[in-house]
Amino acid sequence: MTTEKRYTPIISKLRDANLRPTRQRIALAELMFRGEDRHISAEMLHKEATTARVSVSLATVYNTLHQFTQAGLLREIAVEAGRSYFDTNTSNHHHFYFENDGHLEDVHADEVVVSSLPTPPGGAKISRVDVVIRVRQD
Amino acid sequence: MTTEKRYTPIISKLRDANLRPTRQRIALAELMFRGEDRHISAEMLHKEATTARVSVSLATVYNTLHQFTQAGLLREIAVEAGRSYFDTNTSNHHHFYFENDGHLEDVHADEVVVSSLPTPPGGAKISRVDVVIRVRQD
DNA sequence: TCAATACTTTAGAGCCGTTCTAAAGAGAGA
DNA sequence: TCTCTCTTTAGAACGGCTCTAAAGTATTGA
Ligand SMILES: [Mn+2]
Ligand SMILES: [Mn+2]
Ligand SMILES: [Zn+2]
Ligand SMILES: [Zn+2]
Repeated sequence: MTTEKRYTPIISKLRDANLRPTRQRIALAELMFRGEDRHISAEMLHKEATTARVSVSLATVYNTLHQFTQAGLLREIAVEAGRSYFDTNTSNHHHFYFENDGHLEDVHADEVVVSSLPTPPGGAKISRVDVVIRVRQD
Repeated sequence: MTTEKRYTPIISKLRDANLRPTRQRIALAELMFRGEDRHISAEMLHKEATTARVSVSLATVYNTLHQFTQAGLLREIAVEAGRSYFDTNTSNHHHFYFENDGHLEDVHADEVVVSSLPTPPGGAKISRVDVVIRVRQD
């Protein structure tokens, strides 16, 4: 019996992003990308890893989140100063922001019609349009 | 000669907001609201005050910015985690965010047509819709 | 006019999310 | 297996912001 290697979709994703498929990256990716799309903070993910008996340092969680973002596997969202959320849904979409408890919910791109945009000054190029619908419960 | 009081527009604004017109609040308001609309951070304003020989503590700058925001004289904007901007333009409008240097520029409300919005879940009420057009120079 | 009162300011400590450092560890090509 | 490069890590450091509690100031109303 020779050494076996499993090429899961996650490992392929990492390879494609030129990121070595380390134990930590694989575990974090599995935690984040299983199930539904999420909006997760670094501290939340670190706690989830700990709970799942995955030993990862907080620095590695931050490194991984940023590397994944750079690779297009995540999207970083800032709605409140002081904490970043990372969105596992990288498709074109928008958000409800619940001011009461600070959580985010997706709004499909076709539910918000931005039918006209200005031309950026100085020849700048639009990299993304974020629509945040701030809502209050009660 | 009796004690004289000048009721400038700024002092009236403060009185209307139930804020005592202290030396610090008046000076900060004068710095912020003279001239064009701006997107200013607490540290920027504190430095401006210092430069203008206005002695104010950083805590007071933060207190004042938050009180003004609460009173509707300012609007707080978060585009990057870690630093808040306060907008002296409280009318309905949107923003270009220059990813290179992190500065904001106004986009008039009528230059962005958001022609359709989803209904918030759970009977939540929309308090504001923020459109941030992220742009890159080159 | 002048206490009495309530509000405001302040220095400095503390907080918290995030980034840095530099040394140890692990993956991958040869 | 060897070597190189990339990765992880603990812990210190950082930066924006908030808190504390004590001193200062505006306002009220007698
Ligand atoms: Mn970041
Ligand atoms: Mn704030
Ligand atoms: Zn989302
Ligand atoms: Zn603005």
